[in-house]
Amino acid sequence: MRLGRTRVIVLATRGIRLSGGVLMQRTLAAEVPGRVGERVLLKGWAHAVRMLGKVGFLVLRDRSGAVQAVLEDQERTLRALPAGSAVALRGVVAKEPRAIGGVELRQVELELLSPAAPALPFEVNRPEIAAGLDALLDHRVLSLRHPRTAAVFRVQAELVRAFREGLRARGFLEVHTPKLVATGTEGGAELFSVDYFGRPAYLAQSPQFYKQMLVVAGFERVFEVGPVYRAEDHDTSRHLNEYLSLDLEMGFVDGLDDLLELEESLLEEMFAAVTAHAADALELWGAEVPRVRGIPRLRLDEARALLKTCCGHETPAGNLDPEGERLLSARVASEHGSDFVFITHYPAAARPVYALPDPSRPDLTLSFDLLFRGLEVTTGGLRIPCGETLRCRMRERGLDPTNFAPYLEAFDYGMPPHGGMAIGAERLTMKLLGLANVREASLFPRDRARLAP
RNA sequence: GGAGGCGUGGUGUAGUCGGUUUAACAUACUGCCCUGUCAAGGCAGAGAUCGCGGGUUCGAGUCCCGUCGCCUCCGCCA
Repeated sequence: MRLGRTRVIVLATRGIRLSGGVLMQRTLAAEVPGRVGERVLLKGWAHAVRMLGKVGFLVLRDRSGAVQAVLEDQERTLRALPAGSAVALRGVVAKEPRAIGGVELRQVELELLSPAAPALPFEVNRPEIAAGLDALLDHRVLSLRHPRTAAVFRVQAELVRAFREGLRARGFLEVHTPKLVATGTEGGAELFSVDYFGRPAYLAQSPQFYKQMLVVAGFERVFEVGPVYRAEDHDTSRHLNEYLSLDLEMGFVDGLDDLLELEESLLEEMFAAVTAHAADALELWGAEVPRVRGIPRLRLDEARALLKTCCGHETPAGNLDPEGERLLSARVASEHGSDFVFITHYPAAARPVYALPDPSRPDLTLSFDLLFRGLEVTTGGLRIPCGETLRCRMRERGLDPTNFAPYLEAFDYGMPPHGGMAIGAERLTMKLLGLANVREASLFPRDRARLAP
C-alpha cells in the first residue's frame, strides 16, 4: 500500500462516487447517532418508503440496523423506488426528536444501486411477516430480510460460537470428518445413497465413528460442527433431513456424570453468549433464557413411572414418546423449576451397538438424552471401548463386523474409556426462541418435500 | 410408512348443511391528493374461471371420487 496509486484503488473499492464526485467512507446505520452534523454515506436496502406530498421518508436498513432519511421535493425519485431496493444515500445527520432513534438523514442524495421487483411476495417491512411457512421458505432471501427472521440466525451463530469456544477452552480439537461414507453408524436403514464413482456410498448420518477413531488417534477430545443427513421419511415440525449437529467426543472419562456436567457447563456458556451478544434478538422473540445449572437427572424407568403416577400417561417400554416427553418436561418445570431434564439408562435394545452397558444392569446402557422444553435436543453416552465386545454386539444385531473393519481397527490400539454427545443446533435454537417449527431455525431446510432453495 | 386436516387475487383470510354477489375483507400493487410519516391517511383502479381432473345436480368455491401440493401428529430420531 505504499504506492499512492494502490491507495486510491483501495479507497475506490470501499467508497462510492456520488454526483458530487467526492469519495466517502461508508457509515453503518448503527453508527449514525454518533455522527450528528456530519455528512455521511449509507448503503443498504430501502426498507420502507412513505410519501406525504412534497416530503418523503425512506427507512434504510443495513446489516447493523435502520435509519430514517427525509427527502424533500424528490417525489419522482421516491415513486420510482420499490421497497426492498438496494440503495446508497448521502446526507447530513441531524438530531430530530420526531424520528425513531432521535436522528435522521437530511439533504439526501439517493442512488438506486439495484431495484427490487415492484410487488414482493410478502411484506417484510412490518412487525410480523403475514405469510405461511411455505411462502417464507420459498422466498427465503426475502424472509431473512425481516429482523425477526434474521434474529434466529444471529442467536444460532452465538450458540455455535460459544459451543466452539467452550470446547476449545477445555482442550478439545475441532475436526472435520467425511460426509461421504461407506457405511452408516446404525446399520444402514436411514441413509441417503450416493453414487461414488460407480460404488455405493452414503451421506453420513453422524460423525460418530470418526469421532471415536480420533479419540484413539491421540487427540483425546474432539468436536465437530457439521451437517448430518437422515433419510427418515418423517414429516413433523421437529424433523429435518439435513441438520446441524454439535458433536463432541472425549477420551478418559470416568463416568456418565462427566458428560452430563460437561453439557450443563456448555449450555450455560452458550446461553450466556446469546444473552451477551444477541439480547435484542432474544427480545424480538420474547424469549427467556432458561437457568441451566442443576438439571434434574432421571433414569428412564423412573421417568416412565413418574409419568404413570403423575400424569396417567403410559409410555412404550424403552423410550419416551413425544407426548411423554412433553408431559415429563412440564412436570419437571413445575416441580424443579428446570426447563431441562436428563433421562439416563436407556435399554441397550433402544440404543446403537456402541452404547456401553451398565455393569450393574447389563440390559441398560450408560447413555442419556437431554429434553429441553419438551423436546429431545441431545443424545449421548459412554461407548464400548472393547473391539471384541463390539463385534459380538454387531453379530447379535445381524450386522457384519467386516463391514466396519476400519472403525473396529481403532479398538486394537488402546481405546480409552470414552463418551460423547450430539446436540441438534436447530432444535436448540427452536426451543430457546419458542419457534413453532424447526424449519424456521434452518436457513434453507431440507425436508421430505423441500430440496430448494 | 401410517392417521387427521387444509388448498379461494402476490400475501394472509372470509364465504363451505348447493341457489340474491358482478366471489368478500385486509395488505401489497397502479394512479391522484397530502410537509413529519414511522402498521401513515384519503380517493380511485387493476388483480382469483375458488389446486387439478372427473362425477352428482336444473344449478358446485360449497357434495362425491381420484390426483397433486401443503399443514399437524404418530413410528423414528437431534
